[in-house]
Order: sequence, then structure tokens, then C-alpha cells
Amino acid sequence: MPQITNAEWEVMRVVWTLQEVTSSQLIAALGENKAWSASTIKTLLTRLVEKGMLTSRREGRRFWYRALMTEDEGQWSRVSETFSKICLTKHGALLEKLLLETPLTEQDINAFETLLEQKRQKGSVAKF
Amino acid sequence: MPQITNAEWEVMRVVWTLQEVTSSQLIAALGENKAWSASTIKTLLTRLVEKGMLTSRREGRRFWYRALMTEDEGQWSRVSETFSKICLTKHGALLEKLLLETPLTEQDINAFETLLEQKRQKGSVAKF
DNA sequence: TAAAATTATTTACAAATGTAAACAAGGAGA
DNA sequence: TCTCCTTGTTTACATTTGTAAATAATTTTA
Repeated sequence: MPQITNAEWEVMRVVWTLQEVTSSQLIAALGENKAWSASTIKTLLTRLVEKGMLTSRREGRRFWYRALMTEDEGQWSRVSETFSKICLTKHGALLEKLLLETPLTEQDINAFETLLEQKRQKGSVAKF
Repeated sequence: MPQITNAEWEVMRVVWTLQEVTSSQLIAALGENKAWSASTIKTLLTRLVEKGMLTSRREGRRFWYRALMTEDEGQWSRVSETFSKICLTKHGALLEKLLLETPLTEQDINAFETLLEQKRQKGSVAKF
């Protein structure tokens, strides 16, 4: 996957939320938070299509854009990319801190417990 | 904290490992993995000092560089930065996947269990 | 139908990033 | 002392990123 920039990720988030959008919808939606000009947003759209993150479908004179990857996949790629650049021995502690800071639902907590049980079964790993 | 780039983070990792280094030590250490020229590494050092990530202490004609932030702090800032740009409702699932993919020691697992218990006590959070 | 609005495409341009050569100056060896 | 090596400082330059104006091609609308 090519490098996606911060500004581009923000556009992706809106596309994911709205599913399929035209540039003007994007401009409206993003306009609520960001002070980007319409031009800027169109440039970002073009770049995202070039980078293979979005497809566009023409309808008359305008385009409908849609993501080529689900939000889960996209966000996971960001997170795993970040972790891949950090020394393995640090991962455990970082996860712990993340867990501490993340608001969790009852279901989340249950899921984690189950997961930990499974990992315990499989046997843990020694680090060097 | 200013934006630290990928290349700069790689330098930081070596500095953290070696604690205090001269440019030539860095060049030697990084040379094992990266094909960076000596010049490139010196540029990165300069930029890291400018960005306040490293201090330099002169000794005769050369400098000893050292990080101004611990590795834990630095890596945490990367991770939390990544998560801050992701919709909160996705955090739980991402954490779960991370946990699944991360090799954990017995101690890690125990720590997680304890943590989860505490979170369960405090009450979980509803997401919208 | 002429003017105004919409939408996409081109072009622009500064700052950041990756990458490094050129240069300067102090030390070390011949 | 003269030359070479080491180390830091300056300068360079292409690419990427953030940000957007200018332009072109259509549609609406007055």
C-alpha cells in the first residue's frame, strides 16, 4: 500500500462514514470541521484515487467516490504499520498502556478475557 | 512535539539502544542495516537536535548525542498519536487484533488480566 | 439565451522529507 | 610541517505533502 498522508486519512474517514460520496458532499461534510478549500479536497480525492485507496464511478458530469478497503482494514494497516516500526520487546508494555487508556465496553472486556485465556493455553513467548 | 519522520525514528532507535553516541558510531551502527550515506545520517542528527529530540554535548571536535525522551515515552507518543486519529469506536477491535498478533510473555498475560479486572471494577463505558 | 453556478482538470507553490555532495577546519601521521 | 583523515556545517536537489488558484467544461437559472 502506498503512503497515505494525514490529510488523506481524514478524507478516508469521511468516505467510510458516508460510503459513497461526490466531491461536493465531501466538501460539505469536511467543511464542518476542517477549513479546507474545495480545491484542496478535490486534490486529495484525486491523489487517493491515484494511490488506489478510492475508486470513482462517473455519473453524468460528476463522480461518486468509494473506498477500496474497509475502514477496519485501513485502520488496522495504520496501527500495524506503527507497531512494525517499534522494537518487539516494547509491544507488550505499549499494549498495556493502550488498554489502560481505552474506554472499553463490557463486551470488549469479555472478549479480551477470552483472548487472553486462549493465549495462555497456547503458551506464551520468551523475549530476548 | 514536532513531527518526527520515519527516517528520524530509525535514528532515534539506535540512539536509544546505544544511549550516547557520536555521529561516527551512529554511522557504523546504522550502516549495518540501512544504506544511508554518512552525510545523510549527519543531516538526520542535525534535524533531530533542531526538533528537540536529541541534545548534543561537545567533546573536543566531536559531539555526543543523547535522547531527550526515553524510548518508552517516544514509542508511546507514536502509538497514541496513531490511535488519536482513529475513530474511538474502532479502538476496542483494534486492540483486540493487536493483542492477538502480539507475542506475550506469561508476565504480560498476567498484567493484562489484572488490568482487565480493574477496568471491570470501575465499570465499562458505553459507546455510541 | 446570457449569466451564474457546478464540477472536474491543470497548474502552482511553499514546506517537509529523503538523500547526499561540497566545503571547512581541526587532528594525526609521515 | 605537509598531507590526509575525521567530523561538523552548508548547500543542494528531487519527491511528497498541504494548500489552493486558475481554467475549462457543463448545467442551471434568470
